[in-house]
Amino acid sequence: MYLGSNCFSGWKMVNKKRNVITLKDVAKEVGVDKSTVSRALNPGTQDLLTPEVVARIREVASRMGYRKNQMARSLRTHRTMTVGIVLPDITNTLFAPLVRGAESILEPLGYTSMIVNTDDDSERRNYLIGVLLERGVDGIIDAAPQISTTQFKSIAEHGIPLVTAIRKTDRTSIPAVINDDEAGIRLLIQYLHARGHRKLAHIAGPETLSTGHLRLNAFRQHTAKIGLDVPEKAIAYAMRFDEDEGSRCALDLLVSGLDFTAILCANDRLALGAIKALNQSGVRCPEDISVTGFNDLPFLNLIPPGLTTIRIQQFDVGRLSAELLIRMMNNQEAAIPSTSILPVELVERGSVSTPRTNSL
Amino acid sequence: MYLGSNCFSGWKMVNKKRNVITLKDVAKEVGVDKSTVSRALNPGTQDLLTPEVVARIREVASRMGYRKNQMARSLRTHRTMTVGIVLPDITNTLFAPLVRGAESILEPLGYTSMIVNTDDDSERRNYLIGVLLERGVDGIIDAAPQISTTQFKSIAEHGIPLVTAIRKTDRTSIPAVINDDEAGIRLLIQYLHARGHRKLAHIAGPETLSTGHLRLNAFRQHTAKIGLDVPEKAIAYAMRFDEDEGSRCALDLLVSGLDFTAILCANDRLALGAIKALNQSGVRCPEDISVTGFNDLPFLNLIPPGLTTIRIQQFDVGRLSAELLIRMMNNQEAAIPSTSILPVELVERGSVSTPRTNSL
DNA sequence: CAATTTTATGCAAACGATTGCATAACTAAA
DNA sequence: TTTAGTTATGCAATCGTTTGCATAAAATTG
Repeated sequence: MYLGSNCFSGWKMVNKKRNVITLKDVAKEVGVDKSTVSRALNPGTQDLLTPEVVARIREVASRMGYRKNQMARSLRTHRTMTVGIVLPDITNTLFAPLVRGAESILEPLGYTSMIVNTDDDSERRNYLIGVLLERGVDGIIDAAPQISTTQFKSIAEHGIPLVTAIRKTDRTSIPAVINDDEAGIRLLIQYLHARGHRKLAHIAGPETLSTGHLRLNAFRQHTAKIGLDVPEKAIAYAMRFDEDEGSRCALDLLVSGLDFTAILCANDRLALGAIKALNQSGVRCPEDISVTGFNDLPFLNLIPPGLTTIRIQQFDVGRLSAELLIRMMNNQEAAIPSTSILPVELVERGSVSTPRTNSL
Repeated sequence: MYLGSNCFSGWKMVNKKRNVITLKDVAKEVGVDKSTVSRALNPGTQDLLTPEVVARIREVASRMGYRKNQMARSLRTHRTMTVGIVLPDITNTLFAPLVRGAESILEPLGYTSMIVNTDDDSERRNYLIGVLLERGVDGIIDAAPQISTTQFKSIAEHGIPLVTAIRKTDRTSIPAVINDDEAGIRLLIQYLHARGHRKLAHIAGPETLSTGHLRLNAFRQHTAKIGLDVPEKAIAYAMRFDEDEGSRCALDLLVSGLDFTAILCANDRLALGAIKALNQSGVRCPEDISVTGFNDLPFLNLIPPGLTTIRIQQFDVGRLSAELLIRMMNNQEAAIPSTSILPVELVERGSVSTPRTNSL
């Protein structure tokens, strides 16, 4: 009751204190039609008009403090100049650079982005994509897709361009910009192998995510290629890409009774968790067991023993995703690669040494 | 030329493939007026209608895949259900939790946020605030204000509610939600004093930011209060809150010839940079010089020697800012505190020891 | 049962821009 | 100088909602 009446009075007040300048106001002031003002203020149409009229209109508009109403404009043009960015979680330092990379392209073109966090919950993801669609985003950069999902149907129905970033899906019709997961794993295996490691374990990421899936596949493939035997129980499956799961999996590997000299983790956070678990179990890294990560998170260089990992280019993933999205939004789809793979590089730090000679 | 024509055809295609369901479509299908459909779909007005009509309309609407057009709605209602969040930089791990905190309040109420990054550049800040205004945000959470700025004028002119977060301004009319900078510094000084430190240095943050300013003031005030003498050259002034400036300032302090046993840094990044510079100069932390930070960034616990610092509650700063903003947007301004200060706590780690007894 | 109130719905006018089309003014050509 | 062709501007419709007002139908009252 109270809230209701208060809301109402609030609305009235809001309504009353609207002293917003519109095209009509400027038009009246200058003495022309509002369509003329519109044309004068739009770079694409201003040369339909006499230069001096344009100048006068612009002068008056800026003097009056006119600001175009993007809502009204969008309603008419069916373009909001907005793109949605779907992330698992903005507090995960992995994703922030992607946002900046995307915005480095989008902002100069006049686009604004709406960022949503799914927490890798597919319910939330569906809901949030619905929100983005209602808000009429012109395109979506999705850094939180699962490998297979039905959610894309609703986006496709809306005819809205979509690219996935960092992760890809099983639909080749959806352009993806990803890091070279396969090459990263290969580099790590070669690196470990060159230092004498022959018994590798793997902490795999979630299989529902392309990163987890591709890295596991690459692990299997390249260990096989160089002739390493990897028993099935040398692979621990993390449910999430986080430290706790890394710890849990590392402990599982330790108690499995399996003999291994190195753990190749599907990402840095799993690796950090694994190292913590090893330490707590009295196993030293790298003296007893070597550990590698993937992603090269910020500050990793400061954390002992210094995780040897794969550096990816998140800013560029964002940038390229945005570039592709722009092209798609301009219907230049012919030139869109279905998958773009960005190169990775190995970062050598202290978490890998030559394997111990005797068993634990 | 090519681009132009391509854009045009793109527009036509976009126009052609719009098969978006509107209120009118649903109305026609059900056989009622579109205003009735509008009322049926809006929780606030649906009880004006016969329940069975509402049910039928909702059923048809969802069957047809109707989604409300937020642009059109905003145009009519003058509310976009959007808030702007102004940050220095989303890749700075300090700010992401604030965003999540704000969204924990905003999202359930149907608000979406637009995040912009100023990089602490006031030109960019002005521009980006203009962008937010054009997009018609209903309110702004500003985590990137300088202590004094003229930019707020344009926001005030638009009559748009604004709260600053983490940092405050010199205008008491603008509600601010901040951490207890003063208490944090006091805790650190007491902690250092209790461990025998009598000669403190300070690396101050930018004086244009309230965090830098308040922490420096608190440092001066509380050292004086417990009777410590702090010569002016024991204070180094960082231009930015980053590692490089921390290093530079630490070196300045070292070469100044001043005798001190601890450096109290205005934030963690300055502290990390300072420790790095100390190490590179052959000075050990904490054995030779103790160092403290402020903020308690994630992963700090894993970085040796373990920075003793002040834990702030960024998530809650975001949450509270959003709560206040909501109240302001509903014109319940009476109950808005002009400054809300959230408590902080000291986190004890390894970067502080008792002072060395002999000089360097 | 007539008179009155209430309830449920439709009608039409906004909101603030863009844009196809019409037209007035002007230029150039015959 | 008349005609045809530009060019610069105005007119009015439109985008998809919401909402004040009018009205028909239903419910209530005397």
